[in-house]
Amino acid sequence: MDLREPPRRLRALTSYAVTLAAAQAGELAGRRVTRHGATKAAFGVLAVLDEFGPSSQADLGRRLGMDRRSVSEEAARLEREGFILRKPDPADSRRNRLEITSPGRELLSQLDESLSAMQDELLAPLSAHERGELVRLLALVNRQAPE
Amino acid sequence: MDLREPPRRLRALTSYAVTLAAAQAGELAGRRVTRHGATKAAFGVLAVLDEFGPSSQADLGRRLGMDRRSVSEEAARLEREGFILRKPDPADSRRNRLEITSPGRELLSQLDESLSAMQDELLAPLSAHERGELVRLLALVNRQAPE
DNA sequence: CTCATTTCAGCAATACTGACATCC
DNA sequence: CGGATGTCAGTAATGCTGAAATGA
Repeated sequence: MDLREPPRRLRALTSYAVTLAAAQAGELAGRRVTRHGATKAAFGVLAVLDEFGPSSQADLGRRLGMDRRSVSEEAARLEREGFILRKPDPADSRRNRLEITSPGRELLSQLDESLSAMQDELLAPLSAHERGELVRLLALVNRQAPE
Repeated sequence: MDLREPPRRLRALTSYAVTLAAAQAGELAGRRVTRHGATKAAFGVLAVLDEFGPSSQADLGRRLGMDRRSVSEEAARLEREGFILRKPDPADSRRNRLEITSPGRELLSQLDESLSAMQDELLAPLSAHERGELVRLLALVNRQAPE
């Protein structure tokens, strides 16, 4: 009897399988970004700034579903390390205007590669068609109102 | 421009979609078990004791991937509320022998119903065939050695 | 005045670690 | 002795809340 074997009731829940997969993905992604001295949040921040241009911290938080406190910390760290600029917005001096720097773009492209390799690792057991199916089915599930 | 829209790079990651789905499932499941005054861990503990019979806390933790500390807390709570018995194992007095009670079985069957309804809610956008496919694909992903 | 943005201190829930006593 | 079990105190990382300062 394998003590690693969870009870049938748990295995019968799709939500349990999703949770396991998410834990695995989080683990893999965490290990990857750590390798670059970054965090998962840093990837999100840099991705937003690269795609949408300069942004306030509040907007950034809304876009990523992050708490203002977490955005503040992550932005401070990224600024300290030179990956973003953080200056008061001339148009609204309450705001910090975050802007990605060219070292930031460099880091982002490294993270792109690393996370894309992580994806391949995670989805290795799936064929190309199956990967597409998984994405499609998850999108349907996530379409649900989250509240 | 919708500020809720996450960056392309994030949406391009299947692992991101999995994480969102897991968060949603966790939220729904949490709300359900709370309705019965229980926890997700309690469901796991009761399910193991019902399926495999009496167990030590250590074995239980190994089977559910739970920390000793968490098992200890959860077991204490379940005992206090009368859903399990916790006595020293006569064969090995280091161990606590956990055993589900009949109120525990009653609670478990209520949780079964409630979590099954949660599943239907979570998977509502999917056809029966698609649900099967999702389960199959997630199983493939989870087959990966988690470490 | 009202509302938004940012920062700070502090809180709460979580999960683990180390130490310890106990026992096989 | 080595190794396993359960309990406790303490720790660390996480994510949030309320208050305050600044400014639109």
